[in-house]
Amino acid sequence: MSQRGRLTIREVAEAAGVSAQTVSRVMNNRPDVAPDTYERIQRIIAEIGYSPNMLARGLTQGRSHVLGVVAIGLDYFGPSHVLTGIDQQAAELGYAISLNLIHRPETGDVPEILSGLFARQVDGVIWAIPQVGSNLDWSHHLAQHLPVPVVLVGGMAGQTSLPSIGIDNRAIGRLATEHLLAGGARNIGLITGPQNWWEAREREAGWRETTASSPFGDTSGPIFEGDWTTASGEEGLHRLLAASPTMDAVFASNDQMALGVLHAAHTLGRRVPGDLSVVGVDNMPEGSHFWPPLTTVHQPLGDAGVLAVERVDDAIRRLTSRRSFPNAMEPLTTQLQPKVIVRESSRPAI
Amino acid sequence: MSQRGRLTIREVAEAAGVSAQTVSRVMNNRPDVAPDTYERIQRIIAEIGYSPNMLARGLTQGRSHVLGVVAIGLDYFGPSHVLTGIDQQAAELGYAISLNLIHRPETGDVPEILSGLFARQVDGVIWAIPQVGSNLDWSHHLAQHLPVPVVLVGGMAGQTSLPSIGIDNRAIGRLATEHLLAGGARNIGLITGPQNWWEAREREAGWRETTASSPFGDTSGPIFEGDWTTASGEEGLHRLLAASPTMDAVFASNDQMALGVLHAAHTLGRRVPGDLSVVGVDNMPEGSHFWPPLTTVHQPLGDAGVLAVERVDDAIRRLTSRRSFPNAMEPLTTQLQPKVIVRESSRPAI
DNA sequence: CTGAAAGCGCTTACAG
DNA sequence: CTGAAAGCGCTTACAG
Repeated sequence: MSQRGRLTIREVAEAAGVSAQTVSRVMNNRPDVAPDTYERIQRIIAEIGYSPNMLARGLTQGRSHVLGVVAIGLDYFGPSHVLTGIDQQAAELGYAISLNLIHRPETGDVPEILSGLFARQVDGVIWAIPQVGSNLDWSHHLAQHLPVPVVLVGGMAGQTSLPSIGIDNRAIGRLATEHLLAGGARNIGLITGPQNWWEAREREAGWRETTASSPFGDTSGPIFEGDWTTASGEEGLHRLLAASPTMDAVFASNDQMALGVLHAAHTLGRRVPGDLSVVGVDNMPEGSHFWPPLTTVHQPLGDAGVLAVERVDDAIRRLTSRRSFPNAMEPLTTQLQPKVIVRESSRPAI
Repeated sequence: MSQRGRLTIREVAEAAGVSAQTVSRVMNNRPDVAPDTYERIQRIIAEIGYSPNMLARGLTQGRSHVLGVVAIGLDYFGPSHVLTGIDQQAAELGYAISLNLIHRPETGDVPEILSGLFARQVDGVIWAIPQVGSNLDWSHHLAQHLPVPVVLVGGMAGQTSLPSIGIDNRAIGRLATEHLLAGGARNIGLITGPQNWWEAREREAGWRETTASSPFGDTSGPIFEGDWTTASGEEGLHRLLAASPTMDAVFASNDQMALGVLHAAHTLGRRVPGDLSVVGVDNMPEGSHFWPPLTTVHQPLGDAGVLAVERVDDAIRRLTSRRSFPNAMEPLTTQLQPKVIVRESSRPAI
């Protein structure tokens, strides 16, 4: 027995009366083992409950079967749903996940996190951080200094040469606004997320395009910059109505801010959707029980997580079979499409 | 250079003109290195960007500097907040986190997860799964088959001989109910979580104790068993009022169900808190912007995660210095206390 | 204060 | 189909 009393391949080999690498062959499902030897070893493994030391295996194979996942704090709705998809698909494909949460999207910890991942010999990295401020700069750093495949998921998708899975955020803005126009809105206000967030800017661009080119002329209303919180949505409605008392609809860039809008509308005695239609983004579970139930735009975040794992896995396999170089994946960006979930906070199409 | 072009301790040693284990001493901050040797090696390490292979280090040291974290899906409010605390404190203490999400609290995957963790040589395990149905049985399995320290956090705390960090769930029920009584409620209904969840039963017990022994006689109202979802809270209020039309307060076992209650109250034309006081549990961020803002009971979940990491780390250190055995930690349970957050959905103390 | 030797538990060529 | 040898990149005693 080895240190800490764990079983090693040698104990199995002795018990089976074979050499260690015959056991190794069985553990790795190699074809070149005699059927009865194979069965005998399998039985012994099951009996004594042997499982190979992945640290040792990793050392010889040059791969750890671990995926590094870097995500922003789970307080944001998006990342935690992406993480669920990542976890599921990673388990499916036999990877463990090394989780690294960062606290602010523009953190300074990136080099430390990368070197930690690097030291642990992760086979690949999934980078699930929204693009905020100038943090896109990292990605170059990332591509150059990590000798393993990296896939971006979420906010940074499509903005670098790295392969990525993203959501079409401009379409989010377009779909929400088109829905409001269809319901008769002609003065559509916007509560956007922080301007340094790419996702916020894209959603805003979708709103802008759609209001500008509507058949009813320019239907764009006032703008307020929130910070994703419910409180900022609440403040936002007050400001927006002060700027344009005739505003008849609001597109809020996430559900939490939309909730703040609903709250403020109650306080102000504005009926939703009678006086004011409201649309959010995210489709958080509580949304269908807001008062009134919130119309929102759903993003397929779990799918994005699943796809991200498949993409790194592809790259890792290609790399292992020596047919390619670390970040020589096709720099493919997959854009997933959002869809509107119509509930009662917006007037239905006329 | 080694495979995959990574730098090894040998490259550093050659560049510095010393042996490998002198470099090793520097990497591990051993005191017995000549000051100038130390500095020279440090400089070279920084220059060429060497970082040690943790797989190899783990193999020799018999520890991985990885903590296995087993948690239930992040859709539940509690676990994702616990995870945030865990991540933060693990980073602080130099551990990586190997995340394993399970989908249902009574999953059958436990043996697979444990053997995966075991194979990866985790130094310790944090088990953040609520106690549901008979899944407490695992914990024995867990304690016996894992040769490393385990700490329970959340629902299973205090129910086994394993060390654990928990929240006083009975106090949650008591505090919520006392608050309602203080506001003048005399017929307090309960929307409980699923009966097979220990946390739900404890909160119910707190409610039951408090209503039964109130100075105003038995103030317990009707009970409805929800499933933690907003929809079940909504259905719950209808059922409760059907059973007892004079009910003047509801304690909902989480905020989501409380939201459903608020929603149903609007639909039924019951004023909150005028006709009906409502209290939830969790203090989710949106709660302060419900209509009306929700009174709730806060649980210090982040703290629980931090404490859990400290507890395993203690045990790991003790084990490493060979002064103890794997699960010979004091089987200490730390109970953290909840507190009421008073907002507008409940009548203030008279 | 520093180094040569051995070993952690596996897998990868190389023989046979 | 199976095994003896060497090595992955570190660290742990043991010398000096």
